[in-house]
Amino acid sequence: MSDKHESLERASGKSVGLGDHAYTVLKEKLIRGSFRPGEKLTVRRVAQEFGLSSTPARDALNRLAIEHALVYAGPKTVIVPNLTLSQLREVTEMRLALEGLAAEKGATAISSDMIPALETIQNRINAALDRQAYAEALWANKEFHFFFYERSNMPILVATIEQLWLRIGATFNDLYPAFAISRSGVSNHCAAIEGLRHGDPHEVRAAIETDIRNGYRQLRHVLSERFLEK
Amino acid sequence: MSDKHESLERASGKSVGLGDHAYTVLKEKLIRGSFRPGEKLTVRRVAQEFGLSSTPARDALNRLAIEHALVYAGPKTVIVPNLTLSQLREVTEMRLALEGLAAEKGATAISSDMIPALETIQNRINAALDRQAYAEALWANKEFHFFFYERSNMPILVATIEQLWLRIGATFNDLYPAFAISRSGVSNHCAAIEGLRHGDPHEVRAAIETDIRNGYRQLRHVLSERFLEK
DNA sequence: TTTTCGATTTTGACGCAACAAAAAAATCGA
DNA sequence: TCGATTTTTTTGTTGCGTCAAAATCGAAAA
Repeated sequence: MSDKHESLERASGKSVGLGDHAYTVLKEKLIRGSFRPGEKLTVRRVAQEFGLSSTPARDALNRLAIEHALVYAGPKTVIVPNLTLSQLREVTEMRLALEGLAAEKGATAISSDMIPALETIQNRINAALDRQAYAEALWANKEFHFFFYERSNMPILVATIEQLWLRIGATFNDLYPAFAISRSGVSNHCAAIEGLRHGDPHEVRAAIETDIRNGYRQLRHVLSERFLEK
Repeated sequence: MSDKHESLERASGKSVGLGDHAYTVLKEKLIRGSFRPGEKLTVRRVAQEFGLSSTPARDALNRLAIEHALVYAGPKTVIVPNLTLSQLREVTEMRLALEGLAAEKGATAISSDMIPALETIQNRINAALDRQAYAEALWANKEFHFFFYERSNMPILVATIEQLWLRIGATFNDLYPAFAISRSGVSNHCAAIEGLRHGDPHEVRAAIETDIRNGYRQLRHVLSERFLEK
């Protein structure tokens, strides 16, 4: 993945700077849920951790903040975002529109001989769930979704979707383990594969949309409970 | 508009830095088409132009590049983006999904007593077209669209749509004056207002979508001609 | 005339230090 | 013990010099 990222950078013409490494690592940690929502990240800490001076470290944090992978809590403090209910709802509606489109486009470009690869990913999700390795299940789940999206031949769309996942990533990882991932996602994924077999992009789109909606309902449930606690 | 931007910054907690002014001005110039696609922007030029040192100037350019308002042409050169046909198509499909959603949501929040304000904007578009002041017509056209979007109560969605407009802004401004804006957009806008009168968000959405599609066809036409020239 | 190669100039990235502002800690008073 | 206020520390931003790399221009060769 990081190599793909680099090649993307190169394609866009940007040479690899020192801070890019910090950016990549931080971004991956954010998606994987290595940071807790609300955690503060400072320039000097990043600089020391990666052995850089302040300029490239600040660049990395700035970039993440601009992409909303981090947010400003005060004039001088960037933290890992903590989604509100209304933000979660909004992101979900955008995901339905964007990922529905990407799934449908991607489905038209996926031939039947690529289905085994998808099933392999799904098996990894199931295995991870059995081991209660939720972080890994979430990661494989991302791979499953983007297997469709990345074949849509719409790089801008994929990048935009990735930004949405980045926004909700930390909260997602923080919330799900507590509640455990329901198996409802499994049947939606199977329905998507089934749609692929039928050569019906609409069916794939509907399955992915249902998957997003189901995930939303669970997340909303956990999130609203947590709000009540406070 | 710039005040609204500032308040947005403040709401998100970020204190105003020196480079923010350069960022805001550059961004507005980009949307208004003051730069030609392909034009190169350098750190030192921006620094001198705004009376800053290189660091905040570089920050401003970096931010614009991250938001894709500028793109990398080489490892050390950022330029005003020049859309390809496939990028235009992709952005259009995303606009249909996102702005369709925003228009529908916004329409449900617009009461009938706000229709006159919309008609005022439409009149400004017509007047600008009569005077062949295309840049101004384009600007008013943006206001018309975002009149709906901004009332959707979905700030993340609106920001994402704005980024898409920023991507195509320079090319848009560069292409349209040559061809003149067709009046087809006018009828679509009227249809949107009509939908508002009927209290039918779906009708509004359909009208906006048709407007986007019409604009796309014209832009594609001009753009493909220009490709042949080269 | 076109292309290729090399020298010159320009440019962005980075490190570092100084500064101002915000956050955190400690102190004091009730 | 709690809250407000002052002191201390931490932190982001900025300015500027340096350096390596890329872009540009020109000359020479095909």
